[in-house]
Amino acid sequence: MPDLSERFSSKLLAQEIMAKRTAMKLSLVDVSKALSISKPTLIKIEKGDTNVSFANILKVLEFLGLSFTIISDDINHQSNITGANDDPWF
Amino acid sequence: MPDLSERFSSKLLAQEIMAKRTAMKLSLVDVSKALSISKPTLIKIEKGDTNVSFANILKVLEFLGLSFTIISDDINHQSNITGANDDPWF
DNA sequence: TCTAAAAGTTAATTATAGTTTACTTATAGG
DNA sequence: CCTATAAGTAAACTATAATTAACTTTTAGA
Repeated sequence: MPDLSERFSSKLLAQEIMAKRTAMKLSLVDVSKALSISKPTLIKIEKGDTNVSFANILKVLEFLGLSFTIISDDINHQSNITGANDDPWF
Repeated sequence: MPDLSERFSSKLLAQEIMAKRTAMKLSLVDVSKALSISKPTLIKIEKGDTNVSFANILKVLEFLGLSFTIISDDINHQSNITGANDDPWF
């Protein structure tokens, strides 16, 4: 896992995704098959290329057990997001 | 602003975006012009349609002063993300 | 080393996101 | 009410994301 105590960009999101995948001992092809997303697309995602569909980002996050939270400038409420779109909880 | 103390989905991300935009007294066309993103695409985003590019989501978040944070299941580090890709801090 | 598996690249094609234009509801002031 | 502005929709077209298949390069064990 990369050190993410510092603030960051989509490049670090990519690093986080890759770090989680490798920590889970999964190959790109494993994820590719599980999510029906091609290997070139996964590589784009793990390189931090933002010209990918949000849907695919969410699928990957969900699969790896990652989620995220919106932060507003007026910093009072945070919102957790996962890739699970039809989950009644989310 | 919607109540986001509860956990949520991309639909709520959409709500958050729309809430922030209207709070800033901006019309869809205002944002559309500022970001060079078409009105239909903005509407897709504000309806929670995830079949949009991640790049466009990031542009909108950045413009509205929103950012987000990755959360791992093993919940120790969080990472802030904004749309600003070339900002050395992010 | 050798070699097998994983990572990464490339090019051609297909699928789909995004735009433009025009039109149709809503919403709020006057 | 009437009207102006914003929101939302639709269709045809363009731009680009995604796939497939084949290939090259790394990496880690035996």
